[in-house]
Amino acid sequence: MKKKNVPSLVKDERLIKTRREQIVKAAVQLFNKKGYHGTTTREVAQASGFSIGTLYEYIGSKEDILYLVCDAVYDEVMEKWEQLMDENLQGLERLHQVIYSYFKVVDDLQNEVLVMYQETKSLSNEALNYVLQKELSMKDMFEKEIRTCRERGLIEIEDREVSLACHNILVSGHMWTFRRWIIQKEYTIESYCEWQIAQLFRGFQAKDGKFLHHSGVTPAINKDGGGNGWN
Amino acid sequence: MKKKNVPSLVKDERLIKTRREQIVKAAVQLFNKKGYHGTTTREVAQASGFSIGTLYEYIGSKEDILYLVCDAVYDEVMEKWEQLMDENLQGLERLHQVIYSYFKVVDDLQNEVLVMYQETKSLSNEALNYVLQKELSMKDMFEKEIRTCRERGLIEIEDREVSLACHNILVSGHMWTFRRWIIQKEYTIESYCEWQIAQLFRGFQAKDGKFLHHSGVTPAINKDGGGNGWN
Amino acid sequence: MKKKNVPSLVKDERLIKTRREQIVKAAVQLFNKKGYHGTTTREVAQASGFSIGTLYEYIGSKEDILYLVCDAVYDEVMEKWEQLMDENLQGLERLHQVIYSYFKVVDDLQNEVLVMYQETKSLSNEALNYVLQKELSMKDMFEKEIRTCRERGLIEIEDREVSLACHNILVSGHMWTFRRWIIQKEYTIESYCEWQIAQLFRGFQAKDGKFLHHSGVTPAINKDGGGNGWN
Amino acid sequence: MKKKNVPSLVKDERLIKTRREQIVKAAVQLFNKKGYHGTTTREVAQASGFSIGTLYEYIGSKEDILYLVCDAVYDEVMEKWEQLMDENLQGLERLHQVIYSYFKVVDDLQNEVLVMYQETKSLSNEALNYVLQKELSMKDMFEKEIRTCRERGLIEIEDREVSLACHNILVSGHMWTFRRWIIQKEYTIESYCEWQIAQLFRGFQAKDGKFLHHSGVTPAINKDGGGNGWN
DNA sequence: AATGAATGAGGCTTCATTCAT
DNA sequence: GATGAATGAAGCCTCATTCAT
Repeated sequence: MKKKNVPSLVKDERLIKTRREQIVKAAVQLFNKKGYHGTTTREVAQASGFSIGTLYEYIGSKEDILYLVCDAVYDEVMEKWEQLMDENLQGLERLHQVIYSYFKVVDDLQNEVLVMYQETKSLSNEALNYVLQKELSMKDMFEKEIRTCRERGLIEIEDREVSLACHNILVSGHMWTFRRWIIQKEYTIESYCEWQIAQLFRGFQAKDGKFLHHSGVTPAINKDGGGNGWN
Repeated sequence: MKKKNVPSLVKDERLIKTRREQIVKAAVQLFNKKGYHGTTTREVAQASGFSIGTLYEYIGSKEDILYLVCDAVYDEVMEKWEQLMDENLQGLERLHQVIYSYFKVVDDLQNEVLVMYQETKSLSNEALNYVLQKELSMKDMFEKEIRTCRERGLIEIEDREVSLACHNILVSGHMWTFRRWIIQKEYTIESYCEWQIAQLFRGFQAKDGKFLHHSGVTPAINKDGGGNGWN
Repeated sequence: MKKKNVPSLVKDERLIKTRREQIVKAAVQLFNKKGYHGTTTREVAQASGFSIGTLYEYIGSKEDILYLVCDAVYDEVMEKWEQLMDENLQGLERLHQVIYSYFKVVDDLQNEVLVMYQETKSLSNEALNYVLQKELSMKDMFEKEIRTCRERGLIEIEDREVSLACHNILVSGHMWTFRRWIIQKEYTIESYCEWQIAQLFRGFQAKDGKFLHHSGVTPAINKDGGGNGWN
Repeated sequence: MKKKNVPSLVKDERLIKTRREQIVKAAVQLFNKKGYHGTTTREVAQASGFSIGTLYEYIGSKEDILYLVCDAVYDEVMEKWEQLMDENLQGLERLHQVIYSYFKVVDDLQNEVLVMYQETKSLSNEALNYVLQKELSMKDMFEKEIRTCRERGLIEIEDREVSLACHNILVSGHMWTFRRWIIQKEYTIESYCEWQIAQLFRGFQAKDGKFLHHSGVTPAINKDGGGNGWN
């Protein structure tokens, strides 16, 4: 599934990059507030800081804006995610960190993720497939981690359960955005991470108790001591 | 949060009900295929079997159609759900059934649920709040069940975890529709129910092993394996 | 080559006919003055006496307007032409009348013919082919007449010359419109008919002198006696 | 009617000439394929081998391009025509050659002539008048030839017929391009010249039979049939 | 002289909604 | 109550032209 080609009348690749970043940034704001369909190309142009004519020098159609957003969001998620990863961790600690970091990135890029999440369906087939492919590649990352833990006996789930577990992790991240109208009233991002990861880990039958429950009992994801230090 | 008033120029309440059912049925099909924004009122009228003029005798605006759909879907979900419930069950068996039935209803009303799920955000404030309220009332149903089990010591989760657990159940149901592009390739509805409920129950630290794994398989964690017969 | 289908959202065929006549009439005026490309759909709608929305209830695209014009012009030409024909004439008198009537109709429908003539090339392939087909069918009408005269020995041109002769007749008619900027300063429609037909007939080597020169000498296209009676 | 001034920001007249030749050449190709209105200035610039900015260094507006094309085409037609003329010929032979050469030039510059012919109407008043003036000057050339023959008794048409005869010659040339969709299927340029000139000459009542029919054929009307060798 | 990014007026078309029949 | 023709605001996109580099 190759990246879709978004046509541009401008030759300077550097400029294309800059302008498209402006476009994506503006579009995320607007799509968040008014949705993709509720946002006009003129608004995107204006919010991007240039004219409608200029906007169309960098895209071929309105849908391209949505595609650029989705594409950029995935890349940004991946990039920030990698920054948060500590490659020295292993085992369940690593699994924990993978998930925790993912949640944190989602929280950081809430608006972006939400847009991508809610508007993806408005993409045409070609672009949609590409975006779904990216989604799957994220799932694969989790799957690799899960399988590693599973092979080492650190978690205990059936083989056929693995894929589902990965979906659950991903969706748990998305939930933080698409149910934010209620869930962010009930939890902070930190408490959400703790409880959600606890439920996930118990669901995986993780063999190390420190991730299975709330810090208040045996502090796992906890500010003070406890011997774990992710936050 | 009161039901939003959808204006109609027609007096006969019976007729209004019939026509609106037609509208909702047609709209679900269309919204599924083309999305709310991609569907025109003309199309809805035609698919409903009457003219555009008549359509507007039973609604006040296009948004009302979406509202009617969302409203109807919740009601239909509740109705079908109740039909599946066996009031004689208790404890974890009841909890299991509540979730399982919910998943089955979602599967049955896939298109409806998906539309409601994806297009809800296009509702205006008043209607949106009403719909979100309904969503919360569903969560409350789960919460009641969860708390009952918890009080009886059948599951062991922190008080502050309860709400999250309910969200997870709800979202697990929605997942079956909004990730169906991938998840329904990997699982049948029955296998999905089994594995998903197993992960949830383990996440709740349910005290009865028989729900924690796939019934047909040699229990990895489960000791007894007593026959349960939901599937 | 079938008539191209022009989509309409309106069901009443009678109304479609009326409205399209309005559209064609308005479009001819506008296209004459400003050309097809220089005319906006809004202008056509306004000149037709209804809104832009209504215009699009009767056509699918701007090009359809041009197509409707071309189609209607041919029909109108044929209709008026037939009205002018006296079926009792024979031989060269008939040939003369066919051409003369054709010129008169072209003069009568000058604007229409000119538009069709100048803007045809803007039609897309399907419509263009249809229109060219109609043009050919007009040529065929002349060809039939020419061949009849030729077989009877009334004119004397080579077989391979016949087709060219027909093109010349047709183009002589068109000329009256597309060179009107100069030719209508030099000739009245009547004098044009006389001289042009005279040159054509001599070109055909017609065997009857009375059509070969100007009426001022031996009145040819003349109301009264003189022995010829076409008008 | 003076040549319209086409503004240029460039001083070097030599360069202006070169660049404009490039522009005209590119524009003819494009206008032929897509029409004047269907061609963008960007396309003209690109096909000319330079940037849009540079294009506007040599013209003032898009219309100037069309004007340059029309102007150049006339000049090119005249130039090539003169090259084909044999100043030693006289009488009907000269008239024949004038027409024949004209037809051949039109055939040679088909695309150019067609563009000029079809798009002229898109010129604004000033430029249009200039172009029409050029058209008239071509007509005058024919008129001079016709009158010479007429005075010498070589052809026999009324005084008032002369102008029409010239129009017919001119239009016969244009026909070869604007009806090429059908006429070039039926005739080669050579056969077209022969038959068309034969019909014209008979129309003029030319006194020399050798031009009145196809040379290769047994004269139907012609008595002597002496070999003429233009083709 | 050459470049090409920026501009924005304006074109075509759609579609939710109204209202006379 | 039902119909469907009429409306026009508003959206997407193009492209001739300018101007800073």
